[in-house]
Amino acid sequence: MEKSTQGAANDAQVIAPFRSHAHDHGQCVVEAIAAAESRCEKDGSSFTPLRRQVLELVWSSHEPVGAYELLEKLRRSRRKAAPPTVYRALDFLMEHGLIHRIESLNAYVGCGDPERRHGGQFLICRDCQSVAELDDSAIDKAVARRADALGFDVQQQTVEIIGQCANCVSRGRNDR
Amino acid sequence: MEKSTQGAANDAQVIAPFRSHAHDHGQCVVEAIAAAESRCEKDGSSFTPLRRQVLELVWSSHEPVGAYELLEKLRRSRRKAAPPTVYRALDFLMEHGLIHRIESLNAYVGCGDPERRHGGQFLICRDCQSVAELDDSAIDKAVARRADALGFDVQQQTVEIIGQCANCVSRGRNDR
DNA sequence: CAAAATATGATATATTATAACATTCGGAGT
DNA sequence: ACTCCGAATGTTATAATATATCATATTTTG
Repeated sequence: MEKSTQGAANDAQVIAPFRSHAHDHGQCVVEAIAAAESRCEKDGSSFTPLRRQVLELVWSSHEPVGAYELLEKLRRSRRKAAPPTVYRALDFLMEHGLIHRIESLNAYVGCGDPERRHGGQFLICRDCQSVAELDDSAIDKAVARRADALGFDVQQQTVEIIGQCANCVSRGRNDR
Repeated sequence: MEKSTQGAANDAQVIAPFRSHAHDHGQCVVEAIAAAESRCEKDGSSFTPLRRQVLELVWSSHEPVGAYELLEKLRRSRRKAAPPTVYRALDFLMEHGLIHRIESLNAYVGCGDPERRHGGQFLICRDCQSVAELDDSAIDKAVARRADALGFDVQQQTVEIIGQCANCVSRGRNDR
């Protein structure tokens, strides 16, 4: 089991932490699919085999995946897949909060908690390409305060922090 | 007691506010070009006519502009312009902190303060497409605290907040 | 079952960005 | 002024990402 040095209140704001190199990723996928089924049932939307498959492919790692990379993988089992096949599935998954789009990478990553309403806050490691997902209320509040002061009505936030994760810092990695 | 001191400190963190519909935009452009000349002189880099022209085109409004839109405008006076012409100029301008890229729009906007080191924080109005640029230390600190707690080394931040600016809120606009 | 709505297939094309090589321009040293 | 050099721009081609449109199939619903 992975362990955090931080308190529970803190953890609650980390939707998905950086994962150790050898965590039980199968479990991540199982949980993600279960959460997706639950969420779609609640929404009354149909979690079709295609959509499930694309979600599984997005969850093949904790790294953001590009649409055409997904398409290539998808084609191995579904030869008729074309760009719209993937993009429609991605649109569906985003609308239902099952994945997020990382704007600065033109790529997609699984959402660690589809039940919880949240905007996108991500720490992205430039070396191992892993992503941690946050729902940090201090960031939210800082944004909200500034927006309020300017009379700006916030509707959506994109927070993408590029850097080096703890794992890569300690290993002295410097891929770029 | 009024919060006057806080007000001033507050304002300093808004690098470029939303502009009224009829501000003196010519002045914005003049200032931006002057700042660019100053910055390039300090950097020992050459602010060529092409680069100046592209910067002027980016500054033709306070809205983010796409590369191909810039190309189209550029071609009016420079018929040999091609995509690399624009992208090279944009790369130069970004490297020297004269413009920012808005990731969520694949578009570019002039930087309101090239002298000051800062990451990108933007409020983007979905109705009038105007952008305000921030350098909000509360947002920075909130990000830094969370990153520190996770041992993450921040190297670059992308903060893009979509919503409705005060002007459009008060006019009840709802373009999208 | 028939009609309507939803989902996917299929084809074409739009939009954004970069690779690779050729040419031109402008200054440093002679 | 001349030549060399490196920076800047020109030129052509193509990569990477995303959407439009119409056809077909599947599911839902009355």
